Amino acid sequence: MEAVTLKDIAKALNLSTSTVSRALRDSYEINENTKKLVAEYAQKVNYRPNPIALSLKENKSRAIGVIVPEIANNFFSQAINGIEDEAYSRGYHVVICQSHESLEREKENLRHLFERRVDGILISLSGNTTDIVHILEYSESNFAVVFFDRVPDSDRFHKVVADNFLGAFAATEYLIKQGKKRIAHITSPLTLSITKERLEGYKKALEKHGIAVDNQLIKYCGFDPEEAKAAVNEIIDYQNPDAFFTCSDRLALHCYEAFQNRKNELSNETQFFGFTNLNVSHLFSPKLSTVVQPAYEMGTRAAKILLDQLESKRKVKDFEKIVLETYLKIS
Amino acid sequence: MEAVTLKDIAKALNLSTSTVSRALRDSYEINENTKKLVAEYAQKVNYRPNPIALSLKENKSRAIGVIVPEIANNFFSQAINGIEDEAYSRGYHVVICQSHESLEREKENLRHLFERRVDGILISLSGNTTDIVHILEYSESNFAVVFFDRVPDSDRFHKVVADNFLGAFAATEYLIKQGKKRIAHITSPLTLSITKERLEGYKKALEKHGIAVDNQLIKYCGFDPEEAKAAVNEIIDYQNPDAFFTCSDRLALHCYEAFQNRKNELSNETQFFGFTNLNVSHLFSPKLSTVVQPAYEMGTRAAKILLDQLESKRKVKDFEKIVLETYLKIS
DNA sequence: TTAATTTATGCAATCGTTTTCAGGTTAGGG
DNA sequence: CCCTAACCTGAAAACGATTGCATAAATTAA
Repeated sequence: MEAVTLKDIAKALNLSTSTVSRALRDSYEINENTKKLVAEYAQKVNYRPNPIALSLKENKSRAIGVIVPEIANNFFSQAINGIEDEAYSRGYHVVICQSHESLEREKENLRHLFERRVDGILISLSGNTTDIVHILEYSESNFAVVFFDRVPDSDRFHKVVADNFLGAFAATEYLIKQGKKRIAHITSPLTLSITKERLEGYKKALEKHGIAVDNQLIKYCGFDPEEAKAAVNEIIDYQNPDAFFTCSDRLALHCYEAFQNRKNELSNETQFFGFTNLNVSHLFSPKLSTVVQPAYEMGTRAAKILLDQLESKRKVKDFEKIVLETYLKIS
Repeated sequence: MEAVTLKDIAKALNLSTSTVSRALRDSYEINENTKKLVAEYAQKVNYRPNPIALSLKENKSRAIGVIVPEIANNFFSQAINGIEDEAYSRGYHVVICQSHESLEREKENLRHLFERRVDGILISLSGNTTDIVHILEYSESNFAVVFFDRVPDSDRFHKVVADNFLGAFAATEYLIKQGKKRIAHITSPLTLSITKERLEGYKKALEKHGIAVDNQLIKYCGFDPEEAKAAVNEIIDYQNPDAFFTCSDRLALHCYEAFQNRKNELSNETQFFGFTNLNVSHLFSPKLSTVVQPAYEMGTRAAKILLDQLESKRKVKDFEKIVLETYLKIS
């Protein structure tokens, strides 16, 4: 099972490496008999071109990088499944990095991937990333970047996102139609694109149904579990809401800890809605309905755009923004 | 931000590439002044050696492969975190593949990683893998393999596992001490190492406390959700147990679907135990206690063994089996 | 003075592949 | 019999880095 090289084949067949190389790539310059001979022998010894040598020659690695805040999160792991399926089917490697919601880690990941010469990256920004100068810096080389889910304002990049506005709007409207009037909204820091869009959906639904937006019912939480618990406690103390709408996998979980602590103060009628891809939300108590994002598809679409760009020769000038629909999963 | 090569530096400084190379590696042959000059210039232009060129030269990629059944599973994603931390800190890349519990996919992943010239792999076997000839084949090259969690019988490999026997024993004993007498055990196919060990722990605990093992209360389920549901239904029909002990993240979830369907036939006293790293088990209804494996540590330990082996020159002859302790998380 | 040694540097091969350029053979047309 | 075209094939350079060997200059020893 030692690796066979072109040179080995050439020696065995008494040809030059160039002839063997051409024969295998089915060049018109090579005699049919020679081609057949080479092809058969290569097959027999199970020849595989050395991808590292190819990378060196072509100055491409046929690997792409992915930077996400966390793997241990259903949304991101599903998105990664999509990315991998698309990439592998096109002969690319995928290198996954986690920023753990830290800008510093995000920068390190970026540097690491760049030095490793990945051909491009897919990234969903960390919760502490407020600008993207560290990314612009790299994208000036011929290093393709596609954003998904958590995207920057800049219109100099391709982006793939869920329809956060409509998802939040639909969830809020559902709660209103269930007769809820005091709907709390617990969400991520406003630096994230998804936060703003979901907040907008929440507000618009309230407005549409003539319910005043109460800023006391809206809380922005960072990534410390205690923040989420404090937010829940403050809201319950302020005015016991009849519904909670939490805006990420993570927040839903942290808030649930708090709900359990103050269980007896919550009415049985209180409803819970999340913006998550948790595949176990229907097993929770109290029940958790969710806005589900097409995570897998988001992954395949983002990967497809990146790979298409890598494989096209000309520089892209107009950048796409793809918006995918969400759906409600009522528990 | 274009990549600088040794040649660029050599040209700029009017030296040969060999001198530059040696200067950067602080060779004793090079004049101190020259070294300083080169080091400063390299720093200035932010020179980074091309890892692909190095790989080609050294016939190593400084990348390792990981094959797991699923990423979207808390146990595996935590293990991957451990693997990545260890690998990145030592300058290695990690390429993650999923077998999706299919032997075919596992073989494909293996071939893919091998062709991509990863230096070694970490693998947790798919649920449909009954022998490891496909792995032996590769390990004959100088291609290091370390197993974790789901390991084969062979003693020709390094392995890192949880103490499945003791974990299952402790969980079963806990249930018995809670007064449970009819404890159902729903588990994976017997082909998996973890299945046998956990089953053994379950049986030994029953024996110790003088409870007869009832084979009707033991079910082996493949990876189709319907199998798990059928198993639950059969057990309830046969004899309503006072406790269920399910043996994986996946099975716990599938079984819960069935529990919810037959909720009113189950007593409030029925207890549920899983062998899982679900980080949300305490939010479930009915409550789910779990045997938790040190997934992160399993990842770091396995990666450490693999990398140590890769970096040591001599062939390893005696293979380690590391067994890590589990703990109970009671909900 | 000459030979030997040290010091500092460069040349060239190597890893595996592709590709440009050039060379050689054969056949056919004049 | 010569010229050209068509058809095959091989040598060599290139990608970026490392390293054994050669070489030049400078220093020391005899």
